Amino acid sequence: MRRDIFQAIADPTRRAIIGLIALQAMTPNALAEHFDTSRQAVSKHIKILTECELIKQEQKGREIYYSLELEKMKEIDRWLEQFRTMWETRFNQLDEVLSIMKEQKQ
Amino acid sequence: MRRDIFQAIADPTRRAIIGLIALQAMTPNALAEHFDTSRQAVSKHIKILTECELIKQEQKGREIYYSLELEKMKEIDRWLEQFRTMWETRFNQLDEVLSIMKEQKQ
DNA sequence: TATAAGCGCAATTATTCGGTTGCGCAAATA
DNA sequence: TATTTGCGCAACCGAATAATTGCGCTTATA
Repeated sequence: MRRDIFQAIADPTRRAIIGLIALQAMTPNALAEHFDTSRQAVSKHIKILTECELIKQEQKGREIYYSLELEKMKEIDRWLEQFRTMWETRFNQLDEVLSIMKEQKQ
Repeated sequence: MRRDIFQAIADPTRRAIIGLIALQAMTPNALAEHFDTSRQAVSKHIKILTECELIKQEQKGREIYYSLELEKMKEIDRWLEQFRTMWETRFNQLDEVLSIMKEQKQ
């Protein structure tokens, strides 16, 4: 079973969950109310997010509050870094200039 | 058929393809040599990447050179921005401090 | 104490995914 | 011109995915 952060954020519901618990810790039931789906479905998403360490939990009585492990989100940022370097150093625009120059030659 | 950029980068082979064609335009055959998979499998990935506009192509005779649509990668960056703001403003560390303070109270 | 609420886990199901195989077509090459 | 090469497309298959349903357990509440 592949379980990495990229697979975790592939699902739109999970991205929404991430967005919600980034702001405040929430219980599965509270989360489920935000979506047109069951608590069990939300719990399954939480399980996946937990398995790739994107989530931390705090038990309060019979309730479990889930919140985002922000540090883990940096993994996406680190992967993106190589491409950010490219668009920031305007490699893209350079490429376009080269294309135009090439066309003018022909 | 869901087809967004987050679903596109969920697959490790596709992320590798993205990394390769970010540096230089490549044909499906050239790409397939980098992986332990067939050209057809690579072509399927390319199709998916094309469908979410992550890739542009240039036909040269019977060969097709694929390269990255760098601009589209920014979409991931934009989604990540909300979380980057959080870890850059050290909300995370603040949260830890609060936890420690709470523990000390008890 | 009986009931309700919050939760995780397991079984089930329809759908999607990643891959292979087998075409057919157009461009390059012998 | 005959053959090879590069490619996309469609059919097929096993595995993974997302969701539902039905538990059982623990903690609140009446």
